[in-house]
Amino acid sequence: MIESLTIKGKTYPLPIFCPDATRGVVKGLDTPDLLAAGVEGMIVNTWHLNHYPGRDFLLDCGGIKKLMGFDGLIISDSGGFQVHSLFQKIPGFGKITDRGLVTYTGPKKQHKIIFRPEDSIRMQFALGSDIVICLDDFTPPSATRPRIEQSVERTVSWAKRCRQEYDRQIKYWRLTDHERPLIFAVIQGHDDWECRRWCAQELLKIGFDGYCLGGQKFNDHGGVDLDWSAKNAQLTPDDWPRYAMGFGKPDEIQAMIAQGYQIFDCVLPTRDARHARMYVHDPQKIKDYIFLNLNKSQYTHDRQPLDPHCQCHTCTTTTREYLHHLYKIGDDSFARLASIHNLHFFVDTTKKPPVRNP
RNA sequence: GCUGGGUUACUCAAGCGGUCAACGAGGGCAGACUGUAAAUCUGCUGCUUUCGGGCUACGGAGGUUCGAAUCCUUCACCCAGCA
Repeated sequence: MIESLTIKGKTYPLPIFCPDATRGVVKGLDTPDLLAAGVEGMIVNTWHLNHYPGRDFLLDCGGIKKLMGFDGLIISDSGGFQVHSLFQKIPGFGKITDRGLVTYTGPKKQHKIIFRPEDSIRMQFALGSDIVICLDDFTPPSATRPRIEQSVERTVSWAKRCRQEYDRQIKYWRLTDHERPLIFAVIQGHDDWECRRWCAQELLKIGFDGYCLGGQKFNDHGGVDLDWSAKNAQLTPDDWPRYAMGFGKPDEIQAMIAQGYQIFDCVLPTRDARHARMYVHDPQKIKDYIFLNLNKSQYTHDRQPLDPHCQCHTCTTTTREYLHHLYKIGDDSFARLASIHNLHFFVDTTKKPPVRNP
């Protein structure tokens, strides 16, 4: 089991939960807030930051860590997921071709922008991230076999190009092995194990510093399909770190740690916090956690801390009554206080020793 | 005192003879959220029901009409202008 990751002379204990700072900020939180919540790493999004403020800006300010005033772990997501989440939502916004991600901008959609695998890697060097991710072609859960094949073939071919560009960048910036960021590739193929296995084998042939669980598969109850994630973990050797991209709920993270994943990111703690859905310890101690919906009027006069078993800033300085009030009046501070707690809960959960399945 | 304008569900606010238990917004309630165009989105929101309906409701009271939140009379209150 890999217990830590040393990048650019700094060692990060594993497993690690990294909140999503998609556009260079974990919504509503500043760096001291994040540190207080126990956050040691974050993931930023290359595609969004390339769109704005752009590569020149990031080069000028000396990278995302300087910009954010954060010197922990920074992972940069390649932009592959944006194809799935953005392009599918808005017809005409863009398309995926073998060359890269094509988007159209301007009042009459007259400007064509191609975001190629090479562009993604170059931008990730400009960001100065610690872990660079290859641009991938997300396999949608609804994909049929031809689309799955196209997705894994493109993911492998783009990974090759990313690896080449990465090597070029290492030379260009004259980075030693102690100065270089790591590069991870993403395994796609949804639940088609022939495609998924092929994808993993091809990526292993190219050679990366780590491998990511790409795609999403949920069971009938809306939870992560843990058989699927377990099977995926077996596609790569234990020598290399595994990053479960976009997962999961606290219990799912613990289960996936036991399966051999060490790196996690998920929007749930922060998004749920903004929607008043809080993760708290179960007072009955039956479950690892329960949801507490602070938007409910039952908390109007509840003077307890949000989670009496939590030592975070929010739980030690506020009451449910006050948090409920802040939510009801729509004050910005609610997002901050709620996010601090949920992040603390996720970070804490990730650090707990993994629960082994009997 | 006169002349206009108003009074609609928890609140604001449409409607101006039937398709109105009544548009829309807010609030309230419930649900969703998993590499963030999500501080967002989706329902429900008079009472009752054997889910066919029944009952009570658009300031109060009368009236016209087959039928009224909508038209008429009158009373109450609010607003504006003139005395």
